[in-house]
Amino acid sequence: MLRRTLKPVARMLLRQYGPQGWWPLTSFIVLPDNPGGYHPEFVPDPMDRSVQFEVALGAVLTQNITWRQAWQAVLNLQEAGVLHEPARLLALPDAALADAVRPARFVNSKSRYLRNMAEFFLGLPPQGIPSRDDLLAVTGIGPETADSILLYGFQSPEFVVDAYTKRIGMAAGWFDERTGYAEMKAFFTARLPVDLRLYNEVHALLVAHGAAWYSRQPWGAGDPLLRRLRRYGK
DNA sequence: AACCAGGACGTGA
DNA sequence: TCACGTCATGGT
Repeated sequence: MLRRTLKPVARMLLRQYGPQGWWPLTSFIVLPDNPGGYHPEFVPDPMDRSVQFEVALGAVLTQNITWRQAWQAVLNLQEAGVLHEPARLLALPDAALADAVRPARFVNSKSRYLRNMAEFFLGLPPQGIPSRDDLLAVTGIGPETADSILLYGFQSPEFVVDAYTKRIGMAAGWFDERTGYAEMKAFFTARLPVDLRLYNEVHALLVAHGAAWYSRQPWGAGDPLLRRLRRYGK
């Protein structure tokens, strides 16, 4: 039978980990043990281009890497004065961009992706909000990155699925190895009301839970919430 | 000292 | 479509 909502799961995770305050932004106080800052109550202006661009760059930088490393690269870009201005990023010499990106691994690929992102933002009409397909057409933006940019940058309710979410879902019996991105996204959107703050928080909480119990194999071993997660399948 | 991060691309079947 | 190799840093 279909359980219509995953809200109890959201509440359970929220009780465990507290509000996560994503997306980390340079415009908020950065605490030493809290890379990227923390703003659980704050929702950025959906039309703020500098927030959109910063989130978009961070979303690429964090691909297959810890946020700690991505954040160092974000700070490097800020130091270079290119974090909020696509045109300035494009004007930055290759070597300087590479040095900024280096902590985020895959230097050459990601440097190119960041330039692609800058060109994309320069091509946006004033006040324009890109579609998901527009974003996916940019080399360097895949499904998760596109949804992250839309959700956290443009405040548009797109649920984000990541590797931890898949591992948790597999352990809970929701998914198997072959379950694709779209199918996992549909699993959540079918069980949650379309709500920006909820999408935002649930994804961030799943990452927190994933990092705690699903980073090293065997995935999910000792997960104290697993028995309750299993109740919310099919 | 292996192991593994908040993935995506290019290629070949 | 799908599986698989590649990309090439830094913390634990």
